[in-house]
Amino acid sequence: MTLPHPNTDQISLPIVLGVLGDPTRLAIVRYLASKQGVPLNCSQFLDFGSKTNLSYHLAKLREAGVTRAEVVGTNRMITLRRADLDARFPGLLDSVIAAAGNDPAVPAVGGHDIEIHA
Amino acid sequence: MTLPHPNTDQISLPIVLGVLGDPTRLAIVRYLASKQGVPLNCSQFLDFGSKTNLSYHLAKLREAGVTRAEVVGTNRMITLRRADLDARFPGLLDSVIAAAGNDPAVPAVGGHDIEIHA
DNA sequence: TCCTTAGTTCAAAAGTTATTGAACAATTGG
DNA sequence: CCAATTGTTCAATAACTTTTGAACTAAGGA
Repeated sequence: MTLPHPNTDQISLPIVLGVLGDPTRLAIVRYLASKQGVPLNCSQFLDFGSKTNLSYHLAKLREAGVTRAEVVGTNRMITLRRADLDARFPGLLDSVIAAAGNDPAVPAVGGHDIEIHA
Repeated sequence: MTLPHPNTDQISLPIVLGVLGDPTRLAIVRYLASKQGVPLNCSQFLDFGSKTNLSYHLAKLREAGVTRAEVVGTNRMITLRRADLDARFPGLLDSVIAAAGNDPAVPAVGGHDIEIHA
């Protein structure tokens, strides 16, 4: 079971920007970035919305090429596609993440320590 | 007659990203950037849409704080708020503009030389 | 004053996005 | 096998966005 992801060269700027133009998704990206590449499962984003709603937003991020989701047991382990985004749009992700830290419109949440159920 | 613009500190990241997440508006920003700060009036964007439609998109850009519109006679002279955006979100605009140049999803158009009717 | 040019506003239509709860599938552990 | 956990899918709804043409305002020039 693998989920569909765009190739690096299929990642589109307007789509990425549109997807990041939502406070919930920006908060998810900010949170992923704060975890330095450690994969997170969906439940760790529950502060940002309901389970159904997160499923929707995480799918948008994945389909845009912003995140990668790997299936591990019943979990989807989610990471930022940092290297791919940097290759495609150099500097963009870094400046967005830095900007998100400066903007009260982007929700921030402290880290949870949740056990993964693999 | 002056038009409403947000102050620099009122510019919101999700709103800016959302507004830039549209191919027409991204093309407008790209075109403004290519003109190196020279103010353009609305008619110079007619390749990107109809007059009414441009009025809509240019208002979105202005309200988000991405552009500034100054009334000169019957014209609205439009510039990118480069310095303000750089102060608020360092590096963001530059990486977006650079990325737009690399992405076929963002329409590009060669320059017109239109007389301004002031 | 009258005409032209520049751009806005309005209302309608069409399309898209976000959010919800209920039902579902898949995996793991007992 | 059974129950719990993780996450998706579906349908409904509400809200927002984009696009259009017609009507409009405001300024400038003849």
